[in-house]
Amino acid sequence: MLDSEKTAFYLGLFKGIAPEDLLKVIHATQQRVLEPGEIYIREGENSPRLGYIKEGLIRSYHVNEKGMESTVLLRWEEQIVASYDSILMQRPSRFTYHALEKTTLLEVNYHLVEQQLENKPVFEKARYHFVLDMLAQSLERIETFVLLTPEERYRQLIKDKPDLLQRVPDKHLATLLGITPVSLSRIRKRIQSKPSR
Amino acid sequence: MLDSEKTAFYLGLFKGIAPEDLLKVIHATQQRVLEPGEIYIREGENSPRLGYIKEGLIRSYHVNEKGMESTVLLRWEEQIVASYDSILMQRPSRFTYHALEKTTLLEVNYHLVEQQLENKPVFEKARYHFVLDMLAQSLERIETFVLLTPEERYRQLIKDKPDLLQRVPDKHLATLLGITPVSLSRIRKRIQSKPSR
DNA sequence: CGCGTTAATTATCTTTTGTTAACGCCGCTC
DNA sequence: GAGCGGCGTTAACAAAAGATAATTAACGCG
Repeated sequence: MLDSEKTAFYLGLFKGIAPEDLLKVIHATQQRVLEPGEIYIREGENSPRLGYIKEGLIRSYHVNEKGMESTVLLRWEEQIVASYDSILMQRPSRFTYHALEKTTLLEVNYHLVEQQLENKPVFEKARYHFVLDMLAQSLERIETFVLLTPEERYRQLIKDKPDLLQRVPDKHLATLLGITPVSLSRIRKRIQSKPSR
Repeated sequence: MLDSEKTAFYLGLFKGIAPEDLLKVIHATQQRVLEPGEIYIREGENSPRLGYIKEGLIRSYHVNEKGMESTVLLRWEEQIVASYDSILMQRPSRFTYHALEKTTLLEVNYHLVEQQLENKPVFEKARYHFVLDMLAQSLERIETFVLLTPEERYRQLIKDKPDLLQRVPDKHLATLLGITPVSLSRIRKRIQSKPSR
């Protein structure tokens, strides 16, 4: 990969970063390609990986005691992916992260960046905005569960990010919405006959 | 209110704050008491209020186009309360915040603190940890919607914070869990006959 | 080509939830 | 103390979702 690409990425992330700091994190950054189905972070791992998705799709899921699998999160191009348990809470990941498509990442060890940029205002700001952005997304998702019915949640999903329909198997979208695949199939049928709104 | 109380609060929030900065924010801080039912932040307001709840309970709710009211959030003693729309996203609040009990707050204008502590590492760190904490809570709440049934969510609620049962009307707890009051009543009945787990 | 695998749909039945309305209880006011 | 309103419960019915299983279609592979 070209260093200019990494440079552009970090200049966006850390606006105002000092050149020498930029070099340090650039050299710690690697490009990585995940094949479809390949696991990125395994449940139980304490992974310091912080990835920026250039292309592709990562799914985070959890398997309960009955063996049922639930999709907790989807992340796609231009988004950051990391084990929140590990990065934010310093504990082993409760979820497995794997690629649904061939996925290209810029990957860096979070602890390394943290050390090298410790007490640098630029890093503090970037970190804050990164977490803030995730918080905004999380709060909106909570609202969809509190305020909307499953059908309305599905309608909103296909409105907000329609390409997911082609890229993610329905069964994963179903559990992401908190419903079963069978139920999602029925909702799709209902919507066909009544495409209102 | 005693200044020592404010001092303790901010020393906890901004570990390592400089004395002169501490004084500035202390003087900008006021104690405020809300009577039961009193509105703290109204929907549509762009409120810079940041409150630390010393005692009491605040509920944030939303009224949809059909006039149905949904509880989005509850905050209680030792927690921070603010309009996330306003503070974090710089937009008018989509929710109304009001006191369910007589509530005592330490209140400060967030923009003021922001100005006075701008570019101070201590403030950046505190702000990060504040948002991080909220993110952790949000992610856990999302998981309850994805991974648990309404009954399991209710069981978890009364396990994690049993005093809410006495302090908050059931109808508000119901919408907080994403279900109707009638349904919550049935869940309670089911649990009585089957207190397992 | 047939075989096994997987995903999506469909069917059937059960369980749960939503909706609406009624009822009793309690606290408040006049 | 009579009347009133809000709340939790219950009932009755409709709608939706869960559980399970069968069916179909698409696909890769030997």
